[in-house]
Amino acid sequence: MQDILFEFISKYITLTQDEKNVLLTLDLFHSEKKGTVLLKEGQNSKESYFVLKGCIRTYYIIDGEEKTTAFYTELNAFTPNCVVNKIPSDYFISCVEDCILLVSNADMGAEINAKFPKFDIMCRMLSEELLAKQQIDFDEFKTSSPEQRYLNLLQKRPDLIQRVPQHQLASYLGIKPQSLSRLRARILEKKR
Amino acid sequence: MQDILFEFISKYITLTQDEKNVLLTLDLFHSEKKGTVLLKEGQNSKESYFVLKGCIRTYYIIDGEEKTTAFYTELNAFTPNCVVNKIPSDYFISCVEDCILLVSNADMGAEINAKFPKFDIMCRMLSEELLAKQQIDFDEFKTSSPEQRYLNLLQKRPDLIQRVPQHQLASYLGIKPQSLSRLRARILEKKR
DNA sequence: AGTATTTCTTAACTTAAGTGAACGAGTTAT
DNA sequence: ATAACTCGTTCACTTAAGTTAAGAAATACT
Repeated sequence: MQDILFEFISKYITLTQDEKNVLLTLDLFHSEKKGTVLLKEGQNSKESYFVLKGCIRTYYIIDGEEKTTAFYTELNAFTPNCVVNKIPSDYFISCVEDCILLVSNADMGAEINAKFPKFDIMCRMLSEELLAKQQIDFDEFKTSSPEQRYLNLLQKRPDLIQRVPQHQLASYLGIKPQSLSRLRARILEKKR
Repeated sequence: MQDILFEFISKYITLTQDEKNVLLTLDLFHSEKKGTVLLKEGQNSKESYFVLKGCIRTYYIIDGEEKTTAFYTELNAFTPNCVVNKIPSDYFISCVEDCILLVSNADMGAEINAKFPKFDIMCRMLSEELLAKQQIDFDEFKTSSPEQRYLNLLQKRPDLIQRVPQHQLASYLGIKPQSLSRLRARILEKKR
């Protein structure tokens, strides 16, 4: 697991063995069971997540209905909005599968960043990269129909369609579960 | 204009007079006419923008149709995807109105950041903030209908509805201009 | 001023998503 | 083992968005 983390980090910065050791003393690795809720609406969390194994999702509960807006899988990093802006969370985070997560606290993060400016640099690179990536995702979402979005997802993250329940996928695509069912049937019909 | 810039920066970092002077020697301020295209699809730009006055938009041309995905107005900062990832741009950027922009080159930016670590810190704060903000925008888009999106926009950026052509607003909301017209008529009908 | 062009709206029709309900398959709980 | 739940699918019906076309209103052009 540690190797996976260090390999990921090495894409951004080069760590000495000392620096790696410091990281490992921090006890960042957490195992979580499928269904575990990591963050609830209204909470003021300071935790950021990095998925080493498994899948977590963010979702709102609007009029009693779950609306899933994001999935984070292997090597995805995610800092909830409430951590950045120091406000209560609008959404929930839970584990879609059994997970191994790297969980870092904002206070601790600040400490590390102060000690190792390298980390600060990596964080900046990461958030710039994520911002650009998310802009593209948002653009694609805006410029395409639910059917196109589904086909696009099939291309880009085919694993999601296997490992995630349909009704969660549906709201991720901005539609109702019944519409996703119908849409899938329509696509199969066309292929024949 | 400079005051506006320095006031914005002061929300993140504190600049000395010397540092302000260095900034001013860089000739960052540009005036652009309405309709000017700042970036074309396929180009490899290195320019980031900060809107001091006016409004710029990003748009794709898909099957000969413009699809507007974002508007940047006063005090909005924007670094195109192609700058971050060093790839040709997928989209266009043009001025919706006459604009006064702060245009900074990536190479130049790197130089400044190296000389003044403060800037680096500000850039990181900005991109983290923007990432969090955009995540919320994306979530709202996914979890709401075109009509709700329009009403939401009316609340959050009422100026846009005045200053931007309807057909550009429509694709920004993920629908066709005709649907936006109809939707507006529907809302008026309900109010009566 | 007058013409051309773009922009916005309206309408009729088509297509797809939302809604409410029902059903079967699979899972969990007791 | 049975009951209770969840999940995915299907159906009939409603509602809203896409499409095509036409015309009015505003803007730009010369």
